Parts: sequence; structure tokens; C-alpha cells
Amino acid sequence: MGRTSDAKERLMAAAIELIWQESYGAVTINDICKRADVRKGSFYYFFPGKAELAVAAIEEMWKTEWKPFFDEHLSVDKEPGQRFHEYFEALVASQTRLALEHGKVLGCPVCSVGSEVSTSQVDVCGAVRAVLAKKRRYYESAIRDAVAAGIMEPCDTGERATALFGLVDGLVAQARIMNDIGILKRLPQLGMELLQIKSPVAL
Amino acid sequence: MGRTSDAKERLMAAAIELIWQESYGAVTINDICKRADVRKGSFYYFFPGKAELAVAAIEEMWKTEWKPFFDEHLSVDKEPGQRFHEYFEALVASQTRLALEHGKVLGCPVCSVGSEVSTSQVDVCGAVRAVLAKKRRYYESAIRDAVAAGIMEPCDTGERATALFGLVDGLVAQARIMNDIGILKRLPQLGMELLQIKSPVAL
DNA sequence: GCTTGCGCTAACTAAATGGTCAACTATCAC
DNA sequence: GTGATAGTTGACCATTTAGTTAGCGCAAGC
Repeated sequence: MGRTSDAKERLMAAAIELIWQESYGAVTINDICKRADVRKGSFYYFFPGKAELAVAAIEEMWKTEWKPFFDEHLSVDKEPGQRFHEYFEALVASQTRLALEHGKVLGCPVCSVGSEVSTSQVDVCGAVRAVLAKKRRYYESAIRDAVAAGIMEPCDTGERATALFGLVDGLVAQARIMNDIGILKRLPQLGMELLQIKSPVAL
Repeated sequence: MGRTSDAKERLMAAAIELIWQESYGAVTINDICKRADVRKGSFYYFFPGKAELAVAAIEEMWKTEWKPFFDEHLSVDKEPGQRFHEYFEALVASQTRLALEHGKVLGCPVCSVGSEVSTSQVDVCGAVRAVLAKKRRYYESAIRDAVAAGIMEPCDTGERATALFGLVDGLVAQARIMNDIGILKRLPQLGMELLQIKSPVAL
């Protein structure tokens, strides 16, 4: 019954693309519609407004892109020592590839948008916080595993996860701001250092 | 000759306030004029547009607020070991005070704006990068002093400064996004740990 | 093959935005 | 005082923005 379409998906993809390349505030509904090749009437047929689209897009990206990235590169399947190191390198590689594609360092859209809208835009911020909390839980779980494996000193795993989060996303944000991918070069070493993992791959 | 006024200063102060509380993109020229109690005609008498006002405001804030903060809390006058620790604590205290005043964690406006406008708004980004570069130079100089004093292992001081920068501003950004000042609680310890300063105040 | 209803569209409105301008005013130097 | 000049103002314009609506078209189910 009724016709079918992928306009909703196109809108979400266009929104993430544009917001990542520019910022949440700089992107208008008209911009998103143009990029997605969707008329404004259709936009409002699917979403009440930009905020709701952003929330849907962020949740979609988590499911289809970011969660798989963690599951692959921070996989429980890998040796606890290698795990973080490989994740760091995958992160740097991913940012490098994006930078080559777009001609500028893009950083992490969740963090950029989060910092931009945290003091207003309650609903968008909710979606951002949910994703960041999940990301942090991946870190904490991996840290617990490393401690259990005896390659990390026992510690407050929650606090360690917060610290790692700060360092990683701090460096990524810095790379975006300075448009300098070189800032991420030493992320793997610095990350391992912060975790103080006793392993041959650490240094 | 001619009448005098502090409208220009009021505009810059209003711009920083609003951008800090919201974001660069969310604040309009009308908003800034209202807050500064200045008519739009006067705005354009002093500035060609929002970007130029932002640049002027950032440069002004560096001179009157941020540089003095570094000169006081990261002072060469202090013992190299204490120096960073006191700076970290002053930073946390400053964010805590702001959070109490405004009812929400505000973070660092330079980093927030930088991440927001880095891929567009070339001129604003230039001002942001200049401030961040100065901030980084304060870090690097203090690290060099610590190495010279023998309380830090010899290292690539530039890289260490970048890492510290990442951690500090990463945690500050996280605190803003999550609106949780608690994230900054352990910043002093984590910072000292990253620097690996051998000193009684370190732990 | 026709009905049902999901999806689509162009044209529209109202409000807000950035930006301009000619006329006005306060102040200082003389 | 008075003239030169820095600063001020409100009214105005063009454009862009978010958001609406009446009606059209396409595809599945019967």
C-alpha cells in the first residue's frame, strides 16, 4: 500500500555529511534537502524539524558505522594488549582517509556537535550523550579485560575510561581545529602510555 | 574630537558571553546587539560582520583574561613541580565557578568555537589557532623548565605539550558536553601522570 | 482496474536575518 | 561658540529561513 522511498535515509545521510563537514548551526534544512535531492515538503513529512533529523541521523550512524567500528577494532576477540593499540591505529587511519577525501581533517562529529549544542538543543544533546556513553562503556570494558588479563595495574576503570576518552577525543578535536592530521600521529603511543599497559606492543 | 563610547567593548564582551553560552552559529548579530544595548547601525560602524567581531573579541579575551591566567597560574616564578599542579587546579576551579554562575558547564570557548568553525569561517579559525598556539607554547615552555630542573625525563617537549593539550581540553570539552563538572575532578592527577613529573606533589 | 494511502511537490506565508543609509548628536580642540 | 568628527539611530531593503498546504502520482492489495 502506497509508494516506497529511501528519502528518509537520504536525508539522514545528507545531514550527517553536511554537519560533519561544517557544523550543526551552519547547516540549514534547505541545504540538507538540496544535498539529499528531496523537496522541503517531504522533509517535513518525515521529520518535525532539524533537531529530530539530527537525532535520528546520529542514532543511525551509531548502529551502521560507529558500533561496527568498535566491534571490529576493539574486539573482545583480540588479545587485550593488542586491542587498544589496533583501535588507536584504526582511528588514526580512519581520520587520515577522511582527511584525504575531503581535503581537511573532519574529527568526530559527535564531539563537535556535542560541544556546539550542549548548552541549548536538549534533544540533540541527548542523542550525543547516549552515543558518548556507549563509546565510553566500550573503553571501560576493554580496560577491565586488560586488568583481568594482568597487563594493566588494577585501577578505577571508570575514571581510566574517562581519561582515555579525554585524551583521544581531545587530540582528534585538536587535529580538526588545527587541520593537522600530524597531531594524531602519536596517538597510539600516548594512548598506551596513559593506560600503562605492560606489553611488548606498548612501546 | 568627536564623541566617545565603549560600545565597541560592550559588543565584544557580549559576543564572547553569548558564544560561550551557546555557540558561534547560534548567536546572531541581533542577539549580540541586544545584549550589548547597541543598535545595529552602530554594530556595522565598528565591525564589518560577525566574523570580524568574533576575531576581535577572541584577541581581546586573550589579552585581558587568558594570558593573565597563564601568567599567574603557570608562572615561571613557581617551582617547576608545583607549577602544573597549581595550573590544573586553577583551571578546574575556574570551570567550577563558571558552572555555578551559569547553571551549566561552559568549557573552553576557543576550543568549542574552533571545532565548530574550523572547516569554514577561515578568519575566525585563524584567531582561534593563534590563541591555541600561544597556549601550547606556555605548556611547552613549562615542560622544558621541568626537564631542565631534572624532575621530568628528557622528551620531545613539543609532542608532550600536544599530548597535554589534548588531555586537558579533551576533558574540558567532555565536561561541557556531558554538563558534568565531575569529569574534571581528577584532571590534576591525570595531568601530572601524563607529564610523569617526579615530585611529591605529583601523587 | 480500481481503491487506498503513502509519498511527493510547487507554491505559498511569516518571520528573522544580514546589511544599508541619510540624518542626527554629543564631544573635543581651538 | 563653533566646527570638525566620532559615534548613534531608526527606518528601510533584500534575502534567507522555517514551516504549511492543497493537491498530485505511484505502487501494492483486493
